[in-house]
Amino acid sequence: MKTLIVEDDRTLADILAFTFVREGFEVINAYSGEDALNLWEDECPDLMILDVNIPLPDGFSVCETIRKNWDTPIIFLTVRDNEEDIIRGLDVGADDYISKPFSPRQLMARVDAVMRRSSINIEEDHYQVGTVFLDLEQKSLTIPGQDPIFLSESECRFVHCIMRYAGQVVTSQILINCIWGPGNGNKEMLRQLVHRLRKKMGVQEETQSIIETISGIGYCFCQ
Amino acid sequence: MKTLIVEDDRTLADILAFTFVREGFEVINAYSGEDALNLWEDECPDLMILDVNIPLPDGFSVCETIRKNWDTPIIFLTVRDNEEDIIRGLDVGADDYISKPFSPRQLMARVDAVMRRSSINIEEDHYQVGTVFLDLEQKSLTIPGQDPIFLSESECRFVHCIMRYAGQVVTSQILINCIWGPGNGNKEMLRQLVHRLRKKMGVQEETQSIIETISGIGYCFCQ
DNA sequence: TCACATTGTCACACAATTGTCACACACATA
DNA sequence: TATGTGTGTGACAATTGTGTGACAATGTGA
Repeated sequence: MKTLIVEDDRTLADILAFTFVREGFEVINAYSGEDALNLWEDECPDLMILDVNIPLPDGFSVCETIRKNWDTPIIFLTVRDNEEDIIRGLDVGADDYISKPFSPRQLMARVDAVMRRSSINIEEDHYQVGTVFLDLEQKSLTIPGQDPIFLSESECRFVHCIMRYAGQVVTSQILINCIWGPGNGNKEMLRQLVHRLRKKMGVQEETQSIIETISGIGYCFCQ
Repeated sequence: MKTLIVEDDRTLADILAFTFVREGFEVINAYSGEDALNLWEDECPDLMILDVNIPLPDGFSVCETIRKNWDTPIIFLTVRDNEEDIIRGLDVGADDYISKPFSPRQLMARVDAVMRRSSINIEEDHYQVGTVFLDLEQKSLTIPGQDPIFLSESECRFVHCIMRYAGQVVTSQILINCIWGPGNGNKEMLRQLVHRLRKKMGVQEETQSIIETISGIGYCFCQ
């Protein structure tokens, strides 16, 4: 998956690039509207992250120009709570927006949602990170070179949740809410679920370490 | 959000309280400097509105005393255009001032601005200085080119505190109060926390020197 | 009814985190 | 040189968090 990041603030551009690379995206950086349009033509990215405030053609114009010929997803970056920008951005064809400052998790959640809505993406009932494949309909998890692992309902929710944020930590509280709904689970139940899932996944070192524990915080899906 | 209002004129104090309550703040009233200092210790407010002209220790002394151990935002109330007061107020560590008389809207605008500048702002779930990135939710510290470092609760509070004042020295006392709360930590614990954190951050020179010791005063976050 | 999978709960072992102590070293001062 | 202060470092114990096995309750299908 190829992402074009259009951001003239180099520091923020670095952070963005870092976040996407960590998620397994290929990243191209543009630092002005002109750059963006040229690179768009040359590279044909699958997704664009576009700051409104960039030099030369501003974000809105860039978005408008591209939308004439493409329907690739575009996510806008705006300063917090600037409603005018948000409305205008969506108006010129952006798929979503995110207000600065934002956390990497917030950003990836938006990317996820946009990719899911767009046709680029795999169907809703599949999930793939690296070579690991989760089938939400069959509730099966496939790791190359192994037989598929069939998951129970709650195990499936757990895997789904950590796969969505692959490479990032997901807090225990978020997981509990995702699996059992707010106020219905607890840490003890989560601990047991992870234990049973790891057991099911087998003793292989590589497989075991897919679910990493981050002490005091939560769990993390590692490629 | 808890606000301590220090104002001996009961009428004005009531108006202030009303304004804050209407905005969803919890309000505590103090009518003298002594009151203010006691309530400060007991209630740990998130914000203080402080009239200069209050009995017993005056506003300046109160502010000075509190600033020795806390970095919670303080807004001064002064009579109109008394520049001496304003300068002296900011000098003893106030974050902003507002001249009497003022409109509730003016006041809340100042409060908003001060809260935004300080990290009390609850919505802020991450912090960025240069290329260093702190995720408060994941409790992770990311330096480009390195794996994220996962922090414990107290380590996270420490990093949060020094990152807020990046480039400035933060005194040991302020750090201790930020990390363990009033009367719960000591310099020995702080020293050990820094030691463990540096160890966790690895042997890389660049990474190590992010936390600089300022002998006899405290610590400083360097780019 | 029985076998079986799934789930919630408990008890216990082990690991991570934290508070405390002891000691080494650098530096300033008399 | 001797002394005191501030800091870095390692070791230890107490506390807290996590992994694991066992058991019972529930639901499902044969």
